[in-house]
Amino acid sequence: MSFGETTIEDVARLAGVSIATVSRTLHHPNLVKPETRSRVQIVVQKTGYIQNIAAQNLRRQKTGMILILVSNVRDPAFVEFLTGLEERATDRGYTIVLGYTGGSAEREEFFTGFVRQKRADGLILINGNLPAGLADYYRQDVDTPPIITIREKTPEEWLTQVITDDIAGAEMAVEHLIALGHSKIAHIKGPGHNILARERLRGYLQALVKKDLLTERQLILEGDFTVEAGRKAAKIIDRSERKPSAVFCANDAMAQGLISELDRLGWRLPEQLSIVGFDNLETSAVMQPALTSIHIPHCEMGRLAMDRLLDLLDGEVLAEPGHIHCPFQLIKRASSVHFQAN
Amino acid sequence: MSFGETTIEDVARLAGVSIATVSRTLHHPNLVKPETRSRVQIVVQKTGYIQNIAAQNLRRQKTGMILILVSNVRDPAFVEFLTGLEERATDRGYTIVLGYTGGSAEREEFFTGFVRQKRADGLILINGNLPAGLADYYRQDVDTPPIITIREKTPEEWLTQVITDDIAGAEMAVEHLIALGHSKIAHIKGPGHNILARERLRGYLQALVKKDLLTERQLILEGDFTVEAGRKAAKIIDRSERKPSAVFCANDAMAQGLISELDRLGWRLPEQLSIVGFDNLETSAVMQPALTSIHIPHCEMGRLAMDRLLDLLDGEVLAEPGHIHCPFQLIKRASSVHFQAN
DNA sequence: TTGTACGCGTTATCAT
DNA sequence: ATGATAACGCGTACAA
Repeated sequence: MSFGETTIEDVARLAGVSIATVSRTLHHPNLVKPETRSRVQIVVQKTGYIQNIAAQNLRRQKTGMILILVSNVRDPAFVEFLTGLEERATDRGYTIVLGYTGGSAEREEFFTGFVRQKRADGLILINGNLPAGLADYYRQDVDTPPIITIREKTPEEWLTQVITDDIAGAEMAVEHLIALGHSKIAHIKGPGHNILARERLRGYLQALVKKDLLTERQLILEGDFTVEAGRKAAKIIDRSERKPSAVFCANDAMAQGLISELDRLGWRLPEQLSIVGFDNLETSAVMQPALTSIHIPHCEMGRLAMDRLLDLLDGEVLAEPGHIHCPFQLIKRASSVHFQAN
Repeated sequence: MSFGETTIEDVARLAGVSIATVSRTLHHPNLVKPETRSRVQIVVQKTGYIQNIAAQNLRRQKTGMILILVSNVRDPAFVEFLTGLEERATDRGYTIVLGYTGGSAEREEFFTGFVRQKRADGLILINGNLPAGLADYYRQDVDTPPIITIREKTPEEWLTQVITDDIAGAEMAVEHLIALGHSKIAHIKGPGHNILARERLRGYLQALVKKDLLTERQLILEGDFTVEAGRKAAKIIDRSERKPSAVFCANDAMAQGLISELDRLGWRLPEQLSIVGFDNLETSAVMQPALTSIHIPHCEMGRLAMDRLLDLLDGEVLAEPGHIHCPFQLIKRASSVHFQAN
């Protein structure tokens, strides 16, 4: 039937009106006499007329696209962010275009161009820092597309960021262990260059200091957020003389490695060691024992970020500008239990 | 410096040429006298002129966008597909827009409209079937954007599909176990409605038939591709009287659940049970024992799909049209060993 | 080798 | 309530 090539002009001719009236019927129906309005609508129906987006974009000077710039799609949190981002974007009539840089300078360059060409109305930065080219652009130009960062705290303070308080989160995790009666609480760190890892370490230390437990020499192990790092830590703990009764891991992946390896080494968990992670990955709930963790509402963060961005685009005056803080939550599961002397 | 609002007309004026010459310098430099060409280029530099994509799109009748339609972003294979898709798309100057339906009819409708509006030049379908609206559209209309399906075999035979031979893959997995001396080989099935699950079951049966091992009553367990299903199967096997010496799992997730639960039940692996999975997830390599599996080159499949799609768009004549078959591969790891009588 | 001028399909302003 | 018409910014056929 339709050829997909009907233009507003065709509709106008067939309905015996001007193209202006057609456009009005479509966008401001109340300005059109009901009679003519329905005449137009019928023709639209019959012809299967569909507006040409490119022309609309040209006219309106916007694209209806939001660029999601991400440097690592393998990050388990990514798809969770994405779920929330997508949900709100689609609901509000925007579409997501994906910019995957993989940390490559060439790709960062490409997407910098993308933004400069205004091929997206706005920009969300997920993991990885703002590419140099983009930073330049935002510094030099006015009238740049709004940009919001999720999770990754960057030094660029002018950026609106959706964040959680990782210090407080880590503190809560450790306080939970202390409340269970533990006093020898080890920590497996994340990579030193990562700001989240540093904050979690800080929260761990703060919690100990508050209860005056830092006087005991606590075991602090190196790690890099990988499962393998958790395994390594397990071996060290297994050979250690002053064994901790609990461990706070800087993320769930390492906690999973820890559990798996200790299990292999014949430990009884959680009796011999209480474990708390951070992130609350989906897979953590099905571990043996199920992992106690700090839940970060990734999906909700995606929603918040997209909503704020679109509010900006839709020209709404912001109630409260600045960073958006997201609540975390302690999820208690089987891996953390009361201290039991051996 | 630049205001981001320089148009081709500004450049033309400043360079003392016509807009046609500016356009030519940008797209067909060889048609312009070197002297004027460089004059234009300098002005472009100075003004920071950037072409307006919307106008280009309108003129060229294309968008430079490829829609990835996916119903489940949590599928571990998704990000692997995505990596390959993104790589080739960006390399060839296209950008990916993400259509996440989550199986919701409303969203499918939305993206159907998206395609009809020709907001993307082409379409790649990842998991989930072709939405009804789109199927209608492709049936009725001519001049529809090209579409390619990855992995999910749909009944719509006119679709170009990037696939693997799951029957042969499963067969190879089971033959591997047979070659190791196993004769009692159990199978954990995927969900019955899933075509991939059915093919893997079929491959399993074929391999047994070939060696005349189907005469023995083999243990075939229900499953649904989840870790939990693997755990359940472990409990059944643990209680079973005629225990198999090997298991072929319809996917890695179930194999992981199986291993984890058997380990908890005190089994020694792989001595007491050889296990082979399917998919070769990243996490399978770090299991204890590391999981033998059929490797599906998801990333490569993404590349192939995108390349074929863009070939279509760029109007290249296809060497060989039709489905694209992808090679699988048996990855031997510690979880499968020679049969040992107890 | 370069310039003129039309068309891509809309939306919105101004008349009527 | 409706219709002309001017942008929106670009690419290219055609003329020079």
